[in-house]
Amino acid sequence: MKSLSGLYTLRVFEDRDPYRVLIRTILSQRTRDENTDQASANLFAKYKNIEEVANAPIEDLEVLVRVAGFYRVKARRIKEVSNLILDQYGGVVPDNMKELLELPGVGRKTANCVLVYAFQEPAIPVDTHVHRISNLWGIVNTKTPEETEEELVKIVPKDFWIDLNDLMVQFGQTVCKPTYPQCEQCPIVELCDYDSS
DNA sequence: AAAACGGGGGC
DNA sequence: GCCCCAGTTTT
Repeated sequence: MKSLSGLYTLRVFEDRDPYRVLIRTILSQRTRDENTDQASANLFAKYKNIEEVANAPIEDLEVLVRVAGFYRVKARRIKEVSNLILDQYGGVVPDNMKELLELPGVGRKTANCVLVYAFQEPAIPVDTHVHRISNLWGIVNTKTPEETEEELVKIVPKDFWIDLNDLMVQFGQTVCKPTYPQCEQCPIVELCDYDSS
């Protein structure tokens, strides 16, 4: 763990095993940290590796990841993605965008998270927080997360890519929230036109 | 472009 | 009790 500007502590994954990072990231889709952590802990307490998950009954997976929400979809995709990685890649998670995007349940955001957290490769995972705040601050003027990623990659120095998502998401969850924003806690409230928008 | 998936927490 | 939320896939 390291801190930036003393404002937020980077939530660097302790477990950078690519398979676990991938599964954890799928579980985190549209889901808060606490529930993601719980579901991930449940899953890997019972199943130790990709082979065990691939062979697990879907009903058992559903129970274990239920707390993460969207649990039927996630359980099915976790089983599918595990089988596919075993069949096509010998159980090794791909380390490139093209092959990651071909995996079930993996879109641009999840693929970028795997590149950043499992392979320490510079990338910018753009979720709703990054998209919203980047536009709110006028860093970009975009309609879709994909456009936001394209623009941020052009504008933001590469040294910041890996940490950008983590810091913006924490800021977005605690201060610059999509509803009930805590503007009195915001360090740049005077530079922001949130109230007038 | 819009719908569907979902439990947990804030209000 | 109602409403919102660290996306991706399908229609």
